[in-house]
Amino acid sequence: MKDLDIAEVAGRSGVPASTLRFYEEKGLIASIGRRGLRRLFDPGVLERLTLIALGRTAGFTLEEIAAMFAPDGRPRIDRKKLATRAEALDKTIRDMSALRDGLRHAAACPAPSHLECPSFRRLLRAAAVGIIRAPRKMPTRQRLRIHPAASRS
Amino acid sequence: MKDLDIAEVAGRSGVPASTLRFYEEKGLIASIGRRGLRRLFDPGVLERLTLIALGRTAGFTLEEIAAMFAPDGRPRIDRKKLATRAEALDKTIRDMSALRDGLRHAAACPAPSHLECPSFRRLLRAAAVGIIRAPRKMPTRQRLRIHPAASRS
DNA sequence: CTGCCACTTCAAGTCCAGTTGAGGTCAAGG
DNA sequence: CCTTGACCTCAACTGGACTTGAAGTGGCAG
Repeated sequence: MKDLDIAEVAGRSGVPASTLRFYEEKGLIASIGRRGLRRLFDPGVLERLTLIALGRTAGFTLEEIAAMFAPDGRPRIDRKKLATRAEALDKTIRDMSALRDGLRHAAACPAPSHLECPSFRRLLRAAAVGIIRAPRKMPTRQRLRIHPAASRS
Repeated sequence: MKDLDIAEVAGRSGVPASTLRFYEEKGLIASIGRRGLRRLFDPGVLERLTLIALGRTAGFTLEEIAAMFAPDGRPRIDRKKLATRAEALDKTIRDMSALRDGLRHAAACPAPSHLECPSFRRLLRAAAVGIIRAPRKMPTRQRLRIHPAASRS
């Protein structure tokens, strides 16, 4: 397969060129050469980017992800770390599921104020143990832009 | 119920005093007076903090959360926004579930390199459609400290 | 009455993951 | 040959959510 220049990688992966340069700087990906100034990448970089995206979704920092690639570039993954993260993910999933149900209920609930709705109060009580007590530093930055273009007001 | 000073609120909620001041500055909570310099809070602030934590877990920004409280301080919640967020949450949950399963498999898989494991490759392919193509701006910053250092009860 | 010390303010700093801007280069098309 | 424009570098900036540090204050135990 032919090498890809940065624009092609950006196009195929959806990852902006600025981010690709940033990732290279951080050692997350490597360009295989240049054509003029232009970086050239091995097509395998696309798989690598997928792995990076996966790692980010799992909650690893870029630094941790970088550490998961052996110097030869192949994923060298710490199984214990993976299992630990799977557990954390599982807890987050459970919290989020409860929350999703709570949101759905709140969206449909006819009580004048949510604070007067028993289901909502149940959610609050559950949250008080599960969430309040824990979060310190866990933003869960869900910037999942539902409408990527909408926000211009 | 007696009013709580900032240290009591911090103690009961697990939210650091600095964060409480920060939240007050942002209009997310309000102190009800002072004893000397010390802020005093209505005990209801604890419920409010739970609501805030909930909102953060759901992926709302502090600003969005602030907007969900009516000037009178009671939650005035936009049902459409809630439903939308529930959908987003649901998608995140689905993504994370697939990922959790993938992680569990990877942690147990005996293949020499994960890239050679068919299940892992399946996960990669799924991610390539679901994640790579989408993410732009959706970090999901799971700084879920697994061991929150167990603050006092 | 005095001193302690947990609180106060305000500004600045931190962290993560990028993005943006100014100024520069160079392969290719006309 | 010359222009074009997509790429290059490097530094600085962004945003969100806090945290930290210096300097000040005041309620309360002794």
